Amino acid sequence: MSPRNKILNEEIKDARREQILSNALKLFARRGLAATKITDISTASNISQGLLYHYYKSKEEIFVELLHDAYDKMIAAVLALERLPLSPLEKIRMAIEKLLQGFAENKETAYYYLLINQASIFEAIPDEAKEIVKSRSLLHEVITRIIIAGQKDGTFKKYDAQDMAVVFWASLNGLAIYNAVQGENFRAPDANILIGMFTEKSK
Amino acid sequence: MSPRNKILNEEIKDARREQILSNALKLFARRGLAATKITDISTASNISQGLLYHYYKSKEEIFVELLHDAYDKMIAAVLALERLPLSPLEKIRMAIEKLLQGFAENKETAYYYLLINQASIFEAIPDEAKEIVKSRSLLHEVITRIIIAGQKDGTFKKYDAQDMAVVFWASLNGLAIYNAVQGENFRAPDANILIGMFTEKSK
DNA sequence: GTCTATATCCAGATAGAC
DNA sequence: GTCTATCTGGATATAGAC
Repeated sequence: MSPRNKILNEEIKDARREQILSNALKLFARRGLAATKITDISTASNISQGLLYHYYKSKEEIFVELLHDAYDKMIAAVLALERLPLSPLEKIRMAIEKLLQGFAENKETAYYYLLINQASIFEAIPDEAKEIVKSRSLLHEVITRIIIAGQKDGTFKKYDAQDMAVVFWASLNGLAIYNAVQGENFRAPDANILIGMFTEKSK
Repeated sequence: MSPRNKILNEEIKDARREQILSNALKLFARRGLAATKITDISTASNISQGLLYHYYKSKEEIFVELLHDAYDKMIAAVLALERLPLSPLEKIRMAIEKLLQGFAENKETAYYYLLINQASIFEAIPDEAKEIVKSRSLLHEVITRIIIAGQKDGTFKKYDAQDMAVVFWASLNGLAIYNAVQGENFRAPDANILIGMFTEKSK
């Protein structure tokens, strides 16, 4: 094969994988790993199911790759947030607003949340997925640090910072699910409601 | 068959159904409907899988019955709460505390939440289940009423009451999931954190 | 009412042709 | 790289014996 064609093939391959991943993400999110058939993914991607095995050796492998992506993106986003030259309160506000906005604008963010939820809740997922889920604690840690900073500078309430981080993530998680359920009807609630958990005065 | 034996058989039958339901609830919650095999349920219930078909004609039927139970209990609880001779703030506080406490003490409450979540999120569930989920709006309505009352008496913040109800349910839902994931390690966060969303002063 | 054995079906995975 | 055809396994559901 000519080098020219080789490069072309690589591009096709990458494009296909992208295509498969994107379709699988939506299917996994809305049907669950177990209920999503390999033919569902291939059909949605307009390829035969035989071909799918050329790119991934099982649907579990696809699931794990997507889960990796999900965590990579979330952790990167949260770490970037932490480094911004903003006050703790502004960081929290930005996290909430960006996320709610993301839910409303593109479904992908919410789908990733649903994926992570499945991986967290369900026992019947690949061991590798279970491992990834454990890195969840990193997300908690970053938010906890921001909260502690906000308590130090006097803007945040003085409840246990770990507890506050737990409630923070649980709430956003719950909203991601609510968004997924509502679909097109989703309207992001006022971010100030959530911020009220952190600060004494809401304005 | 003697009337005596007939009654006895009825009791056995009821006991069996209870047994099956209780085991299925846990399995559905932790594995999902699709990933739960009919033999998982029969094995957990110490009966042959053939016998299970004597009581239910499919696992979907079991799922739907459990979902019915879940909503019946939640709606009953919320309506009872609304009727209590308490201030809106006290009602909200009680709802949060009772629920967090329930999560920590018996798993059943949290399992029901997980079941409802599945039914809400996943497309691949029985039509009958989809119907039941629509009654979810009733839960929102009751809480919205309580919130409006709290705004009228001046104790609650004046954000859109619907939004506040959405965030309220989403947060509790997120905490239910968090509880399920944590299992034995779950420690209920301070209820005042959540209450801070509603009131200006936290004490 | 309860079990074991069996039939049916469908999803996952492979093989081989183009 | 892509498809169609096929094999295999496992889960659902039924039948029949006790």
